[in-house]
Amino acid sequence: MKNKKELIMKSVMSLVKENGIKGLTVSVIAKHAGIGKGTIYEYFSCKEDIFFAAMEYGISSCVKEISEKTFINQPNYKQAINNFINISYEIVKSGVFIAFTTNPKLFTFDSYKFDEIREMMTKQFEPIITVSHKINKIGIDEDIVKEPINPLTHFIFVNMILSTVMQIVHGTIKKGNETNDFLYQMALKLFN
Amino acid sequence: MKNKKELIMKSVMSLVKENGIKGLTVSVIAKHAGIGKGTIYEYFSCKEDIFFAAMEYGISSCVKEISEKTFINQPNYKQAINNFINISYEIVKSGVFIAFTTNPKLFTFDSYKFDEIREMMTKQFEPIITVSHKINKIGIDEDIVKEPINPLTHFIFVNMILSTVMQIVHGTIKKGNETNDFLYQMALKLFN
Amino acid sequence: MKNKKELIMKSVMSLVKENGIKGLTVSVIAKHAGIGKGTIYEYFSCKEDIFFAAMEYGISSCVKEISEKTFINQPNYKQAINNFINISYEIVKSGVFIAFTTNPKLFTFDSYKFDEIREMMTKQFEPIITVSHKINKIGIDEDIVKEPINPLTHFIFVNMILSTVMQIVHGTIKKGNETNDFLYQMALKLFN
Amino acid sequence: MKNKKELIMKSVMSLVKENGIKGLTVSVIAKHAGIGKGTIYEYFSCKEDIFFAAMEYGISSCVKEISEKTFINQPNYKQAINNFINISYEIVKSGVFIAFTTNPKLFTFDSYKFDEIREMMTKQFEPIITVSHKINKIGIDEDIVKEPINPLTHFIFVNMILSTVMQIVHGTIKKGNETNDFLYQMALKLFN
DNA sequence: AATGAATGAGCATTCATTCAT
DNA sequence: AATGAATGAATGCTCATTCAT
Repeated sequence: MKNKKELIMKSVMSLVKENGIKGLTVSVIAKHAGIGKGTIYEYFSCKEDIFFAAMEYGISSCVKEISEKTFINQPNYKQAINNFINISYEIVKSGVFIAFTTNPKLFTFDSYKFDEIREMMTKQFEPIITVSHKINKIGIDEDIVKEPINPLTHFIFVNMILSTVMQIVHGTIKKGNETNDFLYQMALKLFN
Repeated sequence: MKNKKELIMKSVMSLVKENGIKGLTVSVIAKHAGIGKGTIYEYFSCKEDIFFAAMEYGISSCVKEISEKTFINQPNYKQAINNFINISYEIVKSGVFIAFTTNPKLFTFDSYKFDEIREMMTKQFEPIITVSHKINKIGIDEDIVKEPINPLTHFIFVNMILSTVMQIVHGTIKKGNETNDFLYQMALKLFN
Repeated sequence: MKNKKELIMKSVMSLVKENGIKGLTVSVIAKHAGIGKGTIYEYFSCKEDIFFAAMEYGISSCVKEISEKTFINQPNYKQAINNFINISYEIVKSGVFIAFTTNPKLFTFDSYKFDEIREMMTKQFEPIITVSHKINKIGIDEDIVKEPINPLTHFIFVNMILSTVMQIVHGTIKKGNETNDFLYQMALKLFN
Repeated sequence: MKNKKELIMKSVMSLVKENGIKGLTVSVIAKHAGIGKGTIYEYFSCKEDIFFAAMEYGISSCVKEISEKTFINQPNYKQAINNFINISYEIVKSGVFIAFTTNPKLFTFDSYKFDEIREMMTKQFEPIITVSHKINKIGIDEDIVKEPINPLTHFIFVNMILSTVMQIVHGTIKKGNETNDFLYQMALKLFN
C-alpha cells in the first residue's frame, strides 16, 4: 500500500518536527502511526531507509507547496517574491526544513553514503530553482528583469530568500514588510 | 589541561571529517586521541558535551582561519573576495563545516535544546560577518562600494559566498575564475 | 506474562543462594533464566527493581511455606513449635533468608529508600507473627499457655526461633532435639 | 600510621550511616577523610578490605560502648537491663548496626567468603554475650535470677533486646518505660 | 498482511586501581 | 609518604530487527 508507506513517512516528519531526530525510535514511529512495529518493516528494510525516505518526502512536499502557492492568483513580480518569502516562512516555521548547505556528515546515516544524501537533497531542491525561473519570467515580462540571466543567479537568489527566511524564523532577522522589501530590492540588483 | 581537552576535540573533528558522526563512539575517540576512555570523562561530562564542544571549536577554528587569511598581503577588493572564496573552499573541502542554515533538529543532540545549538552557531559565525565588513571597507576605500550598507546585505553576501563554495565542493558548481568573477560581480551589485 | 516475571525472580533467588548478590549481573540473570537480556527489561524497569521484587517474592515464599507447613497434620503445641523450627531450618539452610534485624543500609539499593526496603520486609514478615498466634492458640487450647498475651511476646518468640535457627544453620548452635526442647521450654516461659 | 587507618574506617562508618553502602566509592571516602585516593591504598589493599575492616571496626566500637556504658554507676539488675536497652537504642539510632541475623550473601563482598564475614560478626558480637553474663551475675547476686543458666539463654536474651531495639528505632515498637518494663519481665522469665 | 514479544549486539558511563611525580 | 591524573574492564540499558502467530 502506498498509503501506509506515506503514513509512516508523515509520522516521522511530524515527530522530527516536534522533538528532533534524537531518540526517535521505530517503536515511537509505529505508535504514532498507529500500526505495529513489524508492519514498518514490510515497507522499509531498515530504520535508515525510513529516515531517508521521510526526508526526501518531507523536502519534496515543502518544495511542492512552495512551487504551487507562490504563483496563486497570478502575482506580479513583487507579489511573487513576497509570496515566495511568506510561504517559505510558513513552511520553515512549521518545523523540518533542510537548506542547501546542510552538512550530511552530521546526520545519523551510515547505510547511505554522504553523497547519496546530498544528491537526494540537491535533486529534491531543483523545483525551487524552477520557482526562481518562473518568478523572473514574470519580471522579464514586466520589463523589470533583464535577460540573459546567469543560471547561478537563480541559485543565489533562492539561497538568499531561504537563508533569510530561516533567520527570520530563528528570530535573528525581523519579520515584516521592511525585510521583504529589502529582499525585493536585492532581487532587482541580482537580476539586473 | 586545556591541552587534553583540545586534543579530544581535534580528534572528534578529524573523525567526523573522515566518516561522519554516525558510529563515532567514545571508544573510537579515545583510541584516536591516544588516551583512555575514562580520561575523556575527566574533561567532558557526557558524549554530547564532547560533540557540542567539538562543533563549537571546529566552527570557531574555521571562522578564525577565514577571518585571518582573507586579509593576508593587503588585498584589494577583488582580491579580498577571491581570498574569501578560496580559503572558504579549502576549509569546506577539508571536511566539517556547517553553514548558517543547518537544521539543529537533525543533529544527534538531546541534552542541548535546539535553540542552544543554533545560538552557539550564530555566535560562532559572527566573525564572518565582520569579514564582510572589512572586505567592503576596502571596497569603500576604493570607491567601488557605496555607503551606507544595510546590515542585512552582509549576511546575504556571506551566505552567497559560503553556499556557493559548498556547491563547488560538492561538484554542483564549477570551480574556477569564472565562478569567482561571477561572485565578484554579484557582490558589486549587492553593495551598490 | 506473570509467568516470565516469576521466572526472573526465581532465577535471582537461585543465583543469590549460590553465590550471593555480588557480581550478579543482568546478563547472568538472563542466561540463568534462559531468556534474553532485553526481555528482562520488558518486565522490570531497572536492575534494582528486579532485586527488590525478587527479595519480596523470596521472603514471601519462605514465609508462606513456613505458615503452611507448620500446621500440617494438626500438631499439638510442642509439635507445632518443632515444626516451626524444623521448617525454618530447611528454608534458612536452603539459602536466601533475611531476618527482621537486617540493616537495609548495607544493601545495594539506591532507587529504593531504606525505609521502603524495611517496610517491605516488615510487611512480608507479618504472616510469621500470625504463625505465632496460631501456635499459641493451640497452647491455649491445651491449657499450656495463659491468656492474655502481650503482642510483643509474639514478636520476641518468632525472633527467638528464627535467630536461633540461623545460628544452627551457621553451625554456631547445635542442631538437635536438645536445642528444640530448650526453645520449647523458653516458649513456655515467654507465654506464661 | 594506625591513626590514618582508623581515620579511613571512621569515614566509611560515617558515610554508610548517612547514605548507605551503595555508591560509596573510594574517591568519596578519600574526600571525606581529607586524604588522597592513593593514600588509602597504602593502608588497604582493596576496596573490600576497607569495608570489611570498617565493618569490623564499627561493630567492635558499638559493642565496646554497650559493654562499658551498661555498667556505669553500678546498676542493679533492672537498671542494668534498662541501660542495655537505652544505650543500644542510641547506637542503633545513630546509624550502622548489624544484628546477628543479617545475611552475608546480601553484602557486596566477593573477595571474602560469606563464612569469613559471618565469623567476623560472630566474633565481634561475643562481648555482647558477656554483657548478658554480667547483667545476670547482678541478678544472681540479687537473688532474682537462678543458676544454672543454659548458655543459649544469653544468646536469646541479647537477641531479644537488640531486635526489639531495632524495631523501636524503626518505629514499629513504641519507645518508653512500658516496653522497657516488658523486656525486664521477659528477662525474668527467661532466666528463671 | 499485520503484529509485538523476544532478542542481543552495541554503547555510554563508572570507578577500583595504578604509578609517575 | 602522599597524591590524583590516567586507565580500561566491567556493566546496565537501549533499540533495531526478527519471527511465530
